[in-house]
Amino acid sequence: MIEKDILWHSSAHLLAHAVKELYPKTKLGIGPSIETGFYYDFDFEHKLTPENLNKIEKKMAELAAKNYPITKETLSKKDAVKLFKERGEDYKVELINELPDKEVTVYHQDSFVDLCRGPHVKSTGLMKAFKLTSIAGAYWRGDEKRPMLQRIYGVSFESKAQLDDFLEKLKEAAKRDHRVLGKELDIYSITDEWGAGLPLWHPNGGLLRHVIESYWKDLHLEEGYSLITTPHMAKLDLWETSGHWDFYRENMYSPMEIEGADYEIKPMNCPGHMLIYKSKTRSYRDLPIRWAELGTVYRYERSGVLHGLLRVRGFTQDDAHIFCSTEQLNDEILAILKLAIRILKTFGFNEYDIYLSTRPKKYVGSLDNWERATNALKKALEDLMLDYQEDPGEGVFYGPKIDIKIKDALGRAWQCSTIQVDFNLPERFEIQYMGKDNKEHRPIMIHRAIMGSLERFIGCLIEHYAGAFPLWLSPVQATILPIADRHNDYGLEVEKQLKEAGLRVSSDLRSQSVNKKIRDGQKQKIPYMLIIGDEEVEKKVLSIRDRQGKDIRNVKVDSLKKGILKLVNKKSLDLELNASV
RNA sequence: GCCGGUGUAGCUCAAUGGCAGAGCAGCCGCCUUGUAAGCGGCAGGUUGUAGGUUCGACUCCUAUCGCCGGCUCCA
Repeated sequence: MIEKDILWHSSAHLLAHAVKELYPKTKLGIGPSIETGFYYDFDFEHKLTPENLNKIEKKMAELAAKNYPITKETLSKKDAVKLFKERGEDYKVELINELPDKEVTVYHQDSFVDLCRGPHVKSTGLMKAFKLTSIAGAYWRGDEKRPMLQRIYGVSFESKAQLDDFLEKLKEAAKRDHRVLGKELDIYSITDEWGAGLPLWHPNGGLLRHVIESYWKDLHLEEGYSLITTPHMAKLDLWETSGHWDFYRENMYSPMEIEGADYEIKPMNCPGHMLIYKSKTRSYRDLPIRWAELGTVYRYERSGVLHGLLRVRGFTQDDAHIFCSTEQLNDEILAILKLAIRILKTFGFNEYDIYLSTRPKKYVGSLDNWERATNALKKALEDLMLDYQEDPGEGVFYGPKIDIKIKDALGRAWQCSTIQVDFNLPERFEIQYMGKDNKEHRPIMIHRAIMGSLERFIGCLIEHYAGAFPLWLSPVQATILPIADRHNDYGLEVEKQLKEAGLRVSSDLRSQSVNKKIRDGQKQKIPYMLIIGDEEVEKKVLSIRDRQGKDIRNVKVDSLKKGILKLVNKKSLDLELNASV
């Protein structure tokens, strides 16, 4: 079997080959393999249309069928520049000139030639099944200021069956899309009437948030945090002090004037926390201070980047700031990371990517502090034996950070958790504490969010579970389905009993067939459907069908109640009721 | 913001320059049902918005807004 990325990379060449055959004036950009296929960037004379894709696909098939051998050639940089200049490939020339080596390699197939490190499949005939999936604009070398090229995405496989399988999986993944499920499950909506990127939370979404927020608050109180609240807007002066007005303005909304003073809607919660810190003299005995806030912030996001709940303009961060001494830094970071992993695990996220971002070129704070903080982050990751990737120079100017990213249904990664050491704000706000030595010291500040934002986190949750939330999170945990109208009274009685136990229960009293009611309950992904007919009324029991299709008969209301409560209380991720039920 | 696509009923989609339609959901009625759709009826629309072309526009053109896929940027 051919390695996927080699096959895909060769397919990108085949795509470029076909494009050059059909549109000889096209200039080539780059064409790598990616996680889910390949792409190639082109500078076309004309706009591409989806119909062009069919034509290109056909040409690719034709070229593949000819089974041209793919051959490698090593050229001096000079010769390579000459070769691509003659062919009018300005972008390739630019790339060659920037390569550090004296020699470069090119690959040939028929008349087509491309600058490339390789490796490639031996001949074009090895690419048997491919599909060009989409067209998109992409800036040359990812730079907004440079020309926009037209990018063609595709996938390819060694057989038609594999391709079909892949396309089928894509279709399945699309069904998990939180924007589709968010509507179907009546969780949230985003409407132009209110504004782009500003979600409205419907009752089911409101309930989800309530459960998550309660869990989060209780857990933070247990873990030594205090809960604080800061308002949605603050004077512009404050954002000047914090530096946001200088460094973050392009993400902030325009100020509004109130009685002669300018106010800003907050894009961050930190300045408020700084002011609370400054509200009185702090002692070393107070440290570490851990303040948490479910703080709603508003950031200007360019219209093209908005994406359901995963990228919005107003969102609630599960924010917290820790003020500590240098000596406490290691322990605090370790505790935060532990808490983050614990919370993610509770929600069923066991797979994520962790990044450690280190000092960038532009930075504030002393090298000493940077090193200490970076080591503290690293040590915490190692203590917990977490796999991570280092992103050198990718830290924020004010400190190093750990980011945790969760993937959506289509494999796109979204940053949720972030742990950032901040050397900047303590300076700017001149915060301090009195040390044991009776001298003033500047605390270290850690900024952290674990779910990141409730919006994004819930979006990820919806996709992770394809809408079938764990019992403890399900907006409706059980629904009562009487078979005929004469069973309604008993149904309502059961509903009342379960509700009294604190469970979220509904009843479907419509004069509908039980099949219909089950179908609807199933579509709403309600964990348990409680079916009541003559037998159940008579014996004062229930028949339980869980959403996985499992059927248990003759269950007493009381034991069901206990069984569900037990699962809810331990935030179980599965629906298996205890055997005694 | 940029490139491309797209916008018809709450949802999914028809109608290609000539009377805006279907299924589901909703409402009303009948049926009284045993583990994924019982039957019938009713109602539902300034075709995203604003202009324009035309005897006539859902359909063609312009602008604008939203949405979708990318790019850049980010929790």
